[in-house]
Amino acid sequence: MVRKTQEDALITRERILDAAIIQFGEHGVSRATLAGIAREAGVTRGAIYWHFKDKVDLFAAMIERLVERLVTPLFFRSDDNETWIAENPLGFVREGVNEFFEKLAHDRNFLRVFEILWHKCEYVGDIALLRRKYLEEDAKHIGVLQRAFTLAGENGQISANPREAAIGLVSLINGLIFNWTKNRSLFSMPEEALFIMEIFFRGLGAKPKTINRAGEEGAVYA
Amino acid sequence: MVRKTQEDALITRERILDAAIIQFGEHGVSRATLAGIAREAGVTRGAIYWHFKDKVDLFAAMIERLVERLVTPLFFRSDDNETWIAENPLGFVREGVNEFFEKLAHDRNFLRVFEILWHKCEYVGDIALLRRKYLEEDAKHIGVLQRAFTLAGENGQISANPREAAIGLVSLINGLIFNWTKNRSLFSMPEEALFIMEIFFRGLGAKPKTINRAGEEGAVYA
DNA sequence: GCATAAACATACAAACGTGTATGTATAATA
DNA sequence: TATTATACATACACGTTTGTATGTTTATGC
Repeated sequence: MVRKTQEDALITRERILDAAIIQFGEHGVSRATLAGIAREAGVTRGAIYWHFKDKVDLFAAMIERLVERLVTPLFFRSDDNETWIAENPLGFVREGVNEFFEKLAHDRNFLRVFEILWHKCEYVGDIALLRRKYLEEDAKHIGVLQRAFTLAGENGQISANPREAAIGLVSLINGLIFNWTKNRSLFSMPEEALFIMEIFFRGLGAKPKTINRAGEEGAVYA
Repeated sequence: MVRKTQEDALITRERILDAAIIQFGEHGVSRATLAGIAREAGVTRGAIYWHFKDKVDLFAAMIERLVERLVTPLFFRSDDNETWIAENPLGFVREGVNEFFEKLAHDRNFLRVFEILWHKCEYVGDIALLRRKYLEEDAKHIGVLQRAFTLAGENGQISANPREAAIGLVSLINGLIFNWTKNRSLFSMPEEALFIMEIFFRGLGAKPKTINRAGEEGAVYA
């Protein structure tokens, strides 16, 4: 069986990507072999070399799929993104964190990729170069948060340095993801993670969300 | 030159460990070769196989050196550790964070190891097993923090759930370390990192530290 | 309907790293 | 001072992975 329709070829490509996620997760990116990925996908190495230049290219494609499916939609959620940020910047941020944790907890494929990126990948050589490109996008994301926090400060929603607020927010999120992917029994995602985030929001001078531990009305603190 | 004194042998061992840190940092743990480490240390692979079972054993020794030189002294700082925790638990925690960031920023060898652990290592197979053992110690450290926060709550120093406070604290620290080792121009260590930590402490309901951005008296917020 | 190129499968050579076996000179020990 | 085990250096064989070259079949454009 050869020369499938270009529709089938795309399916093959997706299956290779899914297989790569599994193999990367099992053996780590560097020790995962193209032969193993091919076996996992039910094809031969020839198919992989047809769709991708090499393992790094395959890895890059995996990340691209994650970014365009998860990260980008998080920062640019709708057409009225800007008005949302302008009117309720703190709500925009809170809701974004919420969505993110929600997807992370419920989408197994996202979770697998995050586990790879955090615990099963060595950022050296070509892969380090790859990450350097994403550093610029990271800066953009922090810029969006910083702008939101600036507006939130002018709004009276918070009282804190916007830059440090933004860096602190992404750091706390990163740390929570790291610890949770490292040991999922440490705390629950998204429930406890969100309560911990609220500690930080309180530190920004924000009013507490009006939910308590039972999901009823009331303050989250105390 | 062979059969050195056992004092020299220990020196050789240390040089191999230092060389391993450099090679792990340059090529990543999995792609770093024992031949390269040997070259870096000015010995041959024979020396490495004499002092260590294999690469994983070498890696484990590197971590052990870090733990006993940095991590453990941080949680058990002095003989009156317990009275310190009992009398001023929040101060104990704050000071610990301070020391940690200080060492991370100024000790190049510590920094190198952290960069390896965070960005140049795949936690799979034997190395994953190795980390599982440290999960228990992680739990102990979180336990220490949780106990301190419990006392701080009874003290009136903070008002927050001790468990979530502890997990949040280590998560924020981890996230800051991650982001800073990933891109050191993002913020300054320890200065800005400590300001960001203060956001979290304020979220716990703590009174602000009486330093401002210029190091003078005054609140840190606003 | 035919030529062409897409979409893979198969085969091959070459490099690389690891583990172990063996060699060796000297510090420690008695 | 003779012996032994230490602290390495050297040599060898082995498996493993990668990149590429070539083969093969069929969808697709003309």
